[in-house]
Amino acid sequence: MTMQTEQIVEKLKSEGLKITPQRVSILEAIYSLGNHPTAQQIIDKVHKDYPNVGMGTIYNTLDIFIEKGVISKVPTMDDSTRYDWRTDHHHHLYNTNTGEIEDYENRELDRIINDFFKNNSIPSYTIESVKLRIDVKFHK
Amino acid sequence: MTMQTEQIVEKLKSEGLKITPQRVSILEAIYSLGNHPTAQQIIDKVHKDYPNVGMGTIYNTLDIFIEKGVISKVPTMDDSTRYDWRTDHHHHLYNTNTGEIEDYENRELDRIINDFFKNNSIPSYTIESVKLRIDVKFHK
DNA sequence: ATTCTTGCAAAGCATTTGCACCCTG
DNA sequence: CAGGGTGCAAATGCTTTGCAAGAAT
Repeated sequence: MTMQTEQIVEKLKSEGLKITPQRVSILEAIYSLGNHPTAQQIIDKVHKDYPNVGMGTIYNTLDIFIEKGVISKVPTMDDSTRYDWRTDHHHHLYNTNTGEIEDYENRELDRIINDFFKNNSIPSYTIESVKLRIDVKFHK
Repeated sequence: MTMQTEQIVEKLKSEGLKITPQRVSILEAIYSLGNHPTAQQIIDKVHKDYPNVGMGTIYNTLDIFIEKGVISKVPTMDDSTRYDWRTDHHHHLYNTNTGEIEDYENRELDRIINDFFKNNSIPSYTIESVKLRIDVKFHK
C-alpha cells in the first residue's frame, strides 16, 4: 500500500492534474492512512509535514480527486465523510463494535451476484454496480 | 403505506414512548413521505400542520425513533441524513440519475447470499446483516 | 407531583466559499 | 506569462444543546 512519491506524481499526471506539493502530500496521506480515513484524519496527517496547508485546500483537493476517480467516498451513516484510496470494485465490512471499516472481496461471491442479476434484471434500470455492506461484530 | 393515527400511537406505545402530538406528526410525516426523506423534508412536512414544532424537537425525536428501532437511517455519501420508515431487512437501489433511493427485495437473492456466507464465514467476525447497495441508472 | 418533552435560540462541527496572492506548466 | 492552485478567514448548512416552560402518566 505504501506508494512511492514518484508513483503518486504519475497517478496525478495521468489524470491531467497539476503537480503541487499539497496534492502529493494529500494523496500520500490517504495512502498511508489506509483504512477509510475521515477528512480530519487526512488534514492532521498532512499538517504533520506541511502545517500551513489550508483545510479549504484539502477539502477542495479531495473533491477533485473524487471527481477524477483517483479516490472514492465510502457510504456511511456518520456525519463526516470517509475516503477510500481504492476505486476498484470491492465490498465493505462495518465493524459495529469499533466503527472501523474494512475491505472485503471474494470473486465467487461477485460471480454469484452477477449471475443472479443477469437472470433478474431490474425493470427500467441498468445496474452500474452492486456493493455489499456487511455489518459485523466480534465473536463473543 | 398510509398508516392510521391509531396505529402510529400503538407503535409508539409499544416502544414505551410517551404519546405527544409532535411525535405522532413526525412519524406520520415519515410514513407519508415514504421514500427516504431528509430531515429537512420531514421538518417541512411537519410544519405544514404544526408550524411551531421546533426543529430541535424533530431532530431529537428522530434520534429517539432510531434508538428505539421505530425507523432507521439510510447510508449515503451525502451530507444530510436520510431516514427510512422501514426497519426490516431490505436492500436499496440508488438511482444515479436522480439521487432517489428505492427499496429492493428478493427472497432468492437473500437465500443465495446467506448460503454463501454460511460456507464462507469471515474470520473473527459474526455477520449481523448483509445489505446490498445497487447503483442503477435509467436505460438509455 | 414527577419526570419527560417541547420551543426557542445559541452553539457546534464539518464543509464550502471568496479573494488576493502564488506557483506550475 | 496565464490559468489554475493555495492560504486564510469568513460564511454556510446541518445537527446538537441548554434551559425555562409545558404536558403526559
